[in-house]
Amino acid sequence: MPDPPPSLDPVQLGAYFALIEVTSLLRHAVEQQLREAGDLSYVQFQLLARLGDAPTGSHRMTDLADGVVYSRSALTYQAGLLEKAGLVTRAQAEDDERGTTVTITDAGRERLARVFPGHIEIVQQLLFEPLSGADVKALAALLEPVRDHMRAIPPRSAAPRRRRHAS
Amino acid sequence: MPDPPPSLDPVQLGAYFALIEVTSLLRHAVEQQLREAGDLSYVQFQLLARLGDAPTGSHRMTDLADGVVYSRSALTYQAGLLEKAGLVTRAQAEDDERGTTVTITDAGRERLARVFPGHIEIVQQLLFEPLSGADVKALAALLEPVRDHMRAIPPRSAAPRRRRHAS
DNA sequence: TATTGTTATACTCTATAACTATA
DNA sequence: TATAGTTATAGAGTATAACAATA
Repeated sequence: MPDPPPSLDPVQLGAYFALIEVTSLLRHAVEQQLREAGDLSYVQFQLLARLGDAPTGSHRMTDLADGVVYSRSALTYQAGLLEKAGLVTRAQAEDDERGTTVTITDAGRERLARVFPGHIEIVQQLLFEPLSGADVKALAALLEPVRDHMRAIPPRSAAPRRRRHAS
Repeated sequence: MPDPPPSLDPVQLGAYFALIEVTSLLRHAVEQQLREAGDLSYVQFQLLARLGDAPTGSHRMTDLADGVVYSRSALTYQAGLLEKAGLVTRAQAEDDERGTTVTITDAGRERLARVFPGHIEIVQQLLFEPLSGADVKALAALLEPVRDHMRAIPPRSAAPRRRRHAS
């Protein structure tokens, strides 16, 4: 067998294209709402939401970076913006002197609260309106395993031929 | 009823988050592959693919812009890059003196062909590997109506609190 | 030595508004 | 007037590599 089949069947193509377009349109609408309602980019919202979800309201930089897929420097940049806006604080981690702990502030939670209703409204209208309860369940059941698979398979270097540190 | 319910149930949240993360990871992997294999951004690939699909290999600028959601100027920028790289040509439309027709070149088709196998391989491995044939069918059946709904509902101005049809 | 995080830098991409030309 | 497309501009965001400090 010559490795993986070099094509997608029509059904796969349909699913793939629909997935791409649905997410693209949804993302676009959400970004607009977040910007208008709370002057937040999507990434900033994700960071705030992640902090807001945490029991302590805090995360290490590395944890945040892992969750958002970005480079460290991109996270530093965004954390800097959020800090300047008073939505988070940064402090040295207690257990590891190298680390930085990011914590959401009251203003951050407030901002999150201000933005959330509109966010949910859009997701509800755009994504879920045409789906029945059973549909939503089915969608989650389909996508959650895919997500787990994606998280597991490529540690972060889904590169076909990359190899680091050849020392 | 106070308009739309201000929350998502746990199943909806699961579906929403999985959708976002799956697409984000997939997109990231695909972008990397396109860049490495053919020095193309995702947008550029989309444009080329759209032109390659067209019977004539051509599209009007406006048609391309509509499909890629972007602003006109962003499209002009990308078309300029593709033209500079010799992957497309731009010429005045025949029927409408205002219009510009973009056409994919042989080099453009070649580039597309060079990039496609790796693209498909990634989608196959990341998205479809954990899904059965029936799953894929179900996924398409769920997402395609959502896509149609999204295309139809908000003409492009999903304003946060505007209520349309107040007539 | 490896890891955490920051900084400097360069680059890509996008949107807005002003502008030209045609319908 | 409205539409098609371009241009100028300005801003947001990202990645890379070099760096400092701690493990």
